[in-house]
Amino acid sequence: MKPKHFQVTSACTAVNHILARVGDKWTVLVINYLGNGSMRFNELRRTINGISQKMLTSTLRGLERDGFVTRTVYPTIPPRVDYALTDLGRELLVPVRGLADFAIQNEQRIANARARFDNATGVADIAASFAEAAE
Amino acid sequence: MKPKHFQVTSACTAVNHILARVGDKWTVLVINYLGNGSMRFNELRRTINGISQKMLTSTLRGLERDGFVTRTVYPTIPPRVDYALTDLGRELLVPVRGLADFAIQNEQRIANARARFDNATGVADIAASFAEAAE
DNA sequence: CTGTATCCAGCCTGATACTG
DNA sequence: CAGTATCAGGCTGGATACAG
Repeated sequence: MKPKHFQVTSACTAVNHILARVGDKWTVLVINYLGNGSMRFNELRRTINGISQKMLTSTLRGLERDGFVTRTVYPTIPPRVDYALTDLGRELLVPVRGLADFAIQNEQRIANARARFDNATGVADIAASFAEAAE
Repeated sequence: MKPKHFQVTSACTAVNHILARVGDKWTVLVINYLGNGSMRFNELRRTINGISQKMLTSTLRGLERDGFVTRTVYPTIPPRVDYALTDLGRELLVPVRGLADFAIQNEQRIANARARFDNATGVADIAASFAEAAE
């Protein structure tokens, strides 16, 4: 579990790109909800709660561009557009959920670490008169 | 392959936070290199190639705050600071590498999808905006 | 309903300069 | 060596208005 780091070549670009995509504010939520089946635009909009039209549109565009979701337009009136995960999208769901599981399982440890850190740093002046050594 | 989406509660916050941390420009690189053993500040700086002092500092601070890395100062002259992964940090490495593997393995599929998409949409528009931006 | 077009505030990032 | 401070540019994300 030690010798090789990743190749610092095109692999890095690929990894970086995925990370950037997955790390943006809404992508994972969209992928996740779409994981339960196809959805219409406004359906997603309502479900995700808090996302703006613009962000939903651009998130979906990006996902579509990279081949993670499909966009199906029904030329009815009013128009109807369905979004669904591709196979690639469903595959992406796996490692993403791995990360999500990690986040959920370690939520407390991270919160603790953060509290400890914040406590140890800036508050030093105020907390000076109290024993902070615990731990 | 469909059962539950994640709870839309604090779990979302936790997931979002990890994703944001992992999705930023440098975190994963730092975590990854540190996965091979502890490193000094400038050692990381040289290795990561392209990162600015400021970004390395703030990335490390964030990682330290969340309990993913430790920071050890040796009060020598000149000063020496070692950074190393904590257990939590090493655990994070696992799902992150899962995502990285996905990225590497599907690099081509994504590139293809993107080419297809760009081709099918407005290449003219894109070309136009390039012409504009070019000067 | 499903988008596109604008405008704008805020954050992220990098370059540069300075400190202990 | 290992940072901190400051400043400017770009990009992100949100609100709003308009269109097919």
